Amino acid sequence: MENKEIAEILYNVADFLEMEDNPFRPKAYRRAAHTIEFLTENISEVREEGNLEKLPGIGKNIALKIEEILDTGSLQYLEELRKEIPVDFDALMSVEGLGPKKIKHLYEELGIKNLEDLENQAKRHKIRRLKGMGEKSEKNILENIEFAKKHGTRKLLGYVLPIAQELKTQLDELDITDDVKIAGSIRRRKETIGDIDILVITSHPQKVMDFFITMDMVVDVINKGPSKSTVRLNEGIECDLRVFKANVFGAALMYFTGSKETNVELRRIAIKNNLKLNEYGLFKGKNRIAGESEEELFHKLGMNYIEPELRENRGEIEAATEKKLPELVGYHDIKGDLQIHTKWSDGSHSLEEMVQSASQIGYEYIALTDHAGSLKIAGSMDEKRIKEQMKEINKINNGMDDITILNGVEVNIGSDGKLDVENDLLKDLDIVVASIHSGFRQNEDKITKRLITAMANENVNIIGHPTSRKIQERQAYDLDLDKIFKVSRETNTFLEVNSQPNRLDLSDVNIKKSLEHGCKLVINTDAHSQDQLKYINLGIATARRGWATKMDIINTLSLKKLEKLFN
DNA sequence: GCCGTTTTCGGCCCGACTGTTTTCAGTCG
Repeated sequence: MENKEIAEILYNVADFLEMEDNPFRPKAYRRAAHTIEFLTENISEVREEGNLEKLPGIGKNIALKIEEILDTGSLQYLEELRKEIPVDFDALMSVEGLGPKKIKHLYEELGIKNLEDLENQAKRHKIRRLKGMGEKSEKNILENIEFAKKHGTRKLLGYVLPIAQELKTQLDELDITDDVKIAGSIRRRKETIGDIDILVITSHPQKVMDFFITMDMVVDVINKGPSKSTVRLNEGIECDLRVFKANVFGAALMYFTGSKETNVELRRIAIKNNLKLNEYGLFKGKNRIAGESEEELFHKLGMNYIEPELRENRGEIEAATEKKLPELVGYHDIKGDLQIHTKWSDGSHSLEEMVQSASQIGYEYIALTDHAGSLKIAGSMDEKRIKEQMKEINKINNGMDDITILNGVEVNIGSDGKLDVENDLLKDLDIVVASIHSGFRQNEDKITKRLITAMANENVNIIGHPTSRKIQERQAYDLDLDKIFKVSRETNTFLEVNSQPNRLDLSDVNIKKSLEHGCKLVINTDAHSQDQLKYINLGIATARRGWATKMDIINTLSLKKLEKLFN
């Protein structure tokens, strides 16, 4: 059983416990779930070593529950909680303004279990009669159900980021704003985003709020106060804006960037040192001892600065305290993109156009890796076309002096691990990316063997999108990642961090795990058009979230060093 | 339910905003 599945069960327990009076029990379960979710070792191994209770937030009781889940695949305690209050908790929680207490109240008084029940009872005006509810609550529920149904899930970072940047631009243009920052999970570059958080420094808070809630992109105002407002945007996403004065900028940014878990941990550390941390600063008694910059706040808390991408309370606070944080790969460190498609297969721009865009970015080299092989996917090139494209690329290379084009292909890995292009041809290419595009349902053993067979082929340099997950669409296939990482090292085959917004594969957690195995990675866009080349920033962000340094990423190397690595 | 370099019991992050209230609980991040 995967760590993630066990964490999921404990999160579910926490959800149900939220409906009860003691607020600390759900917190305890949530903390334990978070620990397991981001553990890089397998939880069953930790258990075999008898170390469950050494993990943060896991004590005797929860350790027993984890053992039960590992042994039986389920948790009796959760089944009992579900029986007691049999509600579709996630669905009801997605309605703005409904929380655990109200959900419980609605179930006990009106038997509401799901969105359908909720809508029915609201329409029949049953809700306004409940204690603590009124006409307005009922009206809000009806409005918010609509939104929850339409835009229930989180959205891809690649989709939300440009929207947030547009908001920032418009707010930046105002005379009354001194600074505007995108904070929250976008600043941390999390792969999916729940809402947009914007922080404004101003000495005219009221005017900024008035402007904000009447912006063209705003379709609905959820709440509005003197320092904080929440709106809905026409793109189906919510946006929070908070205003602060310049002297608390660092504390505000730190608080508003999160993550929530990181904030809680930092505030706990503050308390331990007889200090108090909030969005207005770090306080000793009534005196503010830091607050203008994040750097000084971290410093006063006794630790090094933590990059936003790392702030998930996954060990970065301990590392920062011991001054052992890695120096993350930078957004300008990538010297070339090693998976790019053109019109020769399923791309929408010509070879020349893609080269021109890459050159404008300032890359030292790129690899053109159109689909190749017998497979009909994506207009794959056959042997004859591959040879023709080679000649074209040679011609272009001879006419360019600022950028070198590596001649590559992306080949498909068959269900038996074999590639559908002959080795005789592959060995003449500069670079071969091998990826799985079908047959995802094979069991763990088979898929793992399939990838290992491909990696053992000495012509293969890179495994493209190694787990083939698609965020919110398709789970990663079952894979023995420990084995894959080991073979990756042994065969000098590099695993890709694919930058497509819905892939980001390897994921942050798997990147961290691979680095602990000593793997080296490559960050590619898999671009199918000129504008997709900019997705490289999403890949870099994901690598940073996985604690990757420049040394861990092969396409930060000069061309000379890279070619040496491939031979 | 977890945890401890003041504690094995008594804490557990902190503040803004709303709606339904007459001082606050619930929600949100």
